Amino acid sequence: MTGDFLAIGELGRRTDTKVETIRYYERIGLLAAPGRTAGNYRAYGSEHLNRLSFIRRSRDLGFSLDHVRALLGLADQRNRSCDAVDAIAKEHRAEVDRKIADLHALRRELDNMIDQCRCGTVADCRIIDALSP
Amino acid sequence: MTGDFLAIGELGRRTDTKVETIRYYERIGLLAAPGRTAGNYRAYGSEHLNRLSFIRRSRDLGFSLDHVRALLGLADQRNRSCDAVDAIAKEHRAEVDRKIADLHALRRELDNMIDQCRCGTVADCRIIDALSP
DNA sequence: TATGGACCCTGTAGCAACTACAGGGTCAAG
DNA sequence: CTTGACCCTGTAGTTGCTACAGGGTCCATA
Repeated sequence: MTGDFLAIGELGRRTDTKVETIRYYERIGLLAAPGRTAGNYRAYGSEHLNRLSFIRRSRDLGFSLDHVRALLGLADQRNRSCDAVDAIAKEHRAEVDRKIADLHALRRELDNMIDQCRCGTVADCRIIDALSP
Repeated sequence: MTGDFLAIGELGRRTDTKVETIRYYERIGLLAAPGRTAGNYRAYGSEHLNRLSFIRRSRDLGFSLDHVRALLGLADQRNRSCDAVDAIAKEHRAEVDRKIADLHALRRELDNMIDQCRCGTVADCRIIDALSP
């Protein structure tokens, strides 16, 4: 695997992606199947590197694979308005907000519970109490 | 299904749990298998109702099934110190804190990205830019 | 007594988004 | 010519359910 092409392991190192994950992305049609070498190794070019970097970055930002798929599709239609991109990002942000709110509420409840524990026996444990019906 | 016993559907209604979920909990050994009626229906008693309520409450607080399993085990040893219970709760709280922090960081990044979008064409979309390598 | 509908049974497959093998083939260095 | 790092396919596991398919049971009503 010399010259312009990358083996899957090298692509993985450059994008901080596990080899199995790359193959998985290919299987579900997120990353185009690359050409093969004589020995049937996948041979990736720079377009794959770019594409996978985009995917990884989107995933790091918490977008679902469905959202990533949509973003990739939109990114290719250079002349379109980017409203749809904006909409996906905002929808995602709203969901992140919901999750944060949920976790804050959860945290408050956990705090209440833990604060009341006097660490005696289980029989008079306030945490167990709080969980019991 | 009269008297002291509950059919699975009734147990589900009382604990706000889907029937399939109850059977799932039984399958993975989280909820003890109840007796059966002549017609092979599961017949739950009040101990199952209490147990499942405990499970649901723990799940609502975000404990993993493994944690719930541990908490159930501890809840039964009434004479033990409740340190282990406390430890599980605090570990869980720490994880919730981590998740909150992660989501806050994520939210900031999303905000930056979305704020820069001038909503022109995809070709000069800042969101796509931000995702691209 | 028959029948309809609500309920129950088991078993299996599906979801997200990977991850981890098993059991093999390829390639380059020493 | 062998060793070890890499690659291949295919399948099964993870978490916590959820959704069938294809049947059996129970009870009220006609």
